[in-house]
Amino acid sequence: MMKRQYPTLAEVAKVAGVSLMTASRAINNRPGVSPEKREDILRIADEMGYVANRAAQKLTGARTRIIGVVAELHTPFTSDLLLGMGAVARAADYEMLVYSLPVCDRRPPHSIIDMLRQIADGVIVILPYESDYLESMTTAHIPVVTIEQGVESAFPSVTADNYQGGCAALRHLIELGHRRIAFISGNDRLTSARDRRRAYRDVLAQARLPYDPNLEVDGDFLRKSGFEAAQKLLALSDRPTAIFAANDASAYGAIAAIREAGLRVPDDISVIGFDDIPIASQLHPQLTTIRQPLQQMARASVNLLLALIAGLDAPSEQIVLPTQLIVRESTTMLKARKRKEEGEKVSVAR
Amino acid sequence: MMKRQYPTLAEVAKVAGVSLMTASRAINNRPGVSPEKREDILRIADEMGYVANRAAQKLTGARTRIIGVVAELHTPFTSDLLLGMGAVARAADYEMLVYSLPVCDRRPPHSIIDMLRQIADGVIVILPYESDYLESMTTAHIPVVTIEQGVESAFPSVTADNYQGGCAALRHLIELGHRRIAFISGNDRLTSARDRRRAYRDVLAQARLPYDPNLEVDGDFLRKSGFEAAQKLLALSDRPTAIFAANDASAYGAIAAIREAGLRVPDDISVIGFDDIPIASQLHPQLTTIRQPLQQMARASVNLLLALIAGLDAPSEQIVLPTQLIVRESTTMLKARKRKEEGEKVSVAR
DNA sequence: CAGCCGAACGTTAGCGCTAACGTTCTGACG
DNA sequence: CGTCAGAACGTTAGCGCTAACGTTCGGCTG
Repeated sequence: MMKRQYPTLAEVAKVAGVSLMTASRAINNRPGVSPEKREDILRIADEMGYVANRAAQKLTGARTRIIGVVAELHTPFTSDLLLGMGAVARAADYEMLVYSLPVCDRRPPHSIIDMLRQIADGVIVILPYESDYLESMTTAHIPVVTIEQGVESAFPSVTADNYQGGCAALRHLIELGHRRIAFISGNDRLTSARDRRRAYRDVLAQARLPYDPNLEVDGDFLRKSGFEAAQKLLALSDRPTAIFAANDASAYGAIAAIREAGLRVPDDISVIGFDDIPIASQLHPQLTTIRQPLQQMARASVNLLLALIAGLDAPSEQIVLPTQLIVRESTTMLKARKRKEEGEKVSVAR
Repeated sequence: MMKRQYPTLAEVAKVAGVSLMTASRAINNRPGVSPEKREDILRIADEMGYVANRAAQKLTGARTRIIGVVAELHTPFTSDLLLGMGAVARAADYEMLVYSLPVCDRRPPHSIIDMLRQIADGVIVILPYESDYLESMTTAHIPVVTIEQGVESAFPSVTADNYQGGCAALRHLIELGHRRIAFISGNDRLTSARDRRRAYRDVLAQARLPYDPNLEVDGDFLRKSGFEAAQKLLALSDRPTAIFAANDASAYGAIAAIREAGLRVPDDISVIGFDDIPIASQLHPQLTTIRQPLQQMARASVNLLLALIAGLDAPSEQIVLPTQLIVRESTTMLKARKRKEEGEKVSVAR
């Protein structure tokens, strides 16, 4: 069934009246063919609907001009990243194929890289998790670039500066006069979550603000966890005037809880998120947040991979791209009255 | 660079002290090998870290146990569909590779299928758009299944019953006593959008309710368009008591506009969406909507493709899967007073 | 005008695998 | 005890392509 109907290079060559190698050279734009013959061959190949067989190309060790991507499709932004990466790849005359990693798959992606190795010229792994097993595949024998890995990645990697972003978020709140600032964390399995938490604590310390464990509530990046975390925070006798949520989804969860408690955002409590998801600029209130440099990450990762494929032995680079504070409606100056109260409390706390 | 280090079948065979074909048979679980030898070979292959080269397999015309998927990653649900499809494929010992189609790509996916054909055993195309060019590739010489295509698809296809879902949505509103029901459409380039619009008109006619062009506002499935459409509807002298939005995103947009106008959902206006996006059960108000049978679609499409790959010449099937009405908070009975008013108006209109 | 160089081609081998045949050997049966 | 089926293997020929090395031939040099 499904008999072959696509012509092979040999058939094209025969019709063009040249040898197989001449045809190969013409089609791959390599020297050693006279201009007229080259044009002839290309025309005939086109007429015959010739499509180079990438499986055969790969088998001979040549490039397939395909890059493989391993990603968890359900992670926020993954699709944005992929779209960006696809565009960059296509601009370089590469195609991109994505392997959708099942959520929380315990199977080492080793076997997936093994598969992609046979098809693609290089692989980009988008794994928000710090994966020990990734290290076990340094012998992949194919260029690999990771996105969002921990800094200790064994491969060249591209990542957003979560720490810097977290710092910017907290400083923004502090500049607005807030002193009692809560943090709703993300899933600490993720490097990004840990970096944001670290930023919270560090900036707090830098600003000589007291660290109150009650203000640091565990979440998991989901809306619901933000909601529940905020409920806990609101139940405190001495509740925060601002909340830094580790991502936008949990920020919106927190906002929902705050409103349900009869309070207003940002008048009673300021909320800042992280990510700048698309609806952050649409939902009310528009969310103040930290924007991830997705386009730059896409561009950088693909370009880095293409460089590796081209044989440029790029030193095991770690590209860290800056994030950006986007101020919208969900944060505001701490009211003078409140600030005074807070100020007193803080001094007492010291 | 990147010297080969993965063993080939020949190397495994040599170590096992058998011929290449015997090793091939053992590894592919084919008859003609004694049980002891088979076990031996498998053990050795495992020890040596043997990974079958799919490019070589494909070249000989054998199966690669890979299915290709062409999808627009940004279309809502695509990632859910892909996740489901991946799970089904993996259960059948198949891997899945996704080609992310650029949004609004004018380039015929012909070339993409040509590429996937060299890698995969079959292809699933998720295209919400009715694509004329798809027809031009009936000569793909590889099994193809489409999802969400128009019924006139040249390939076996799997689709949600958008028409039936739209009917259910409208009947729900009518049963709640609503008579003046508006429709916010989706992008009519999409088959699904057209089917939902058709359902709106048909059920209106069936219920002998008057059709008012003013109540049918064009949208494009985005939140913003729902917002603007609702504003238009609210500006009508005789505004609707219920709105059927062609998808959840625009339903939430409409709700935002209604609230901004100082009205409440569902007390003043009922709103029903379509899709049952994840946050529909989380955002306030929880949205009454029509759930798409994503898991079933994933399962059906993969199984259909696998059947085609297995050579079962499934008659060019069109599998249409039923949707499900999910009643939540955003719709409610028309108030008795209002119903009376509306009833009068309707009789006058006749 | 011999010699030689390089552009324009052609030929060969092989990438890793499988289908399709050979070959060998065991054992059952008349 | 010959024979013959069939299981258990081995051998050969590609799949479509490219790297590496031949071959041919026009033209330039001394």
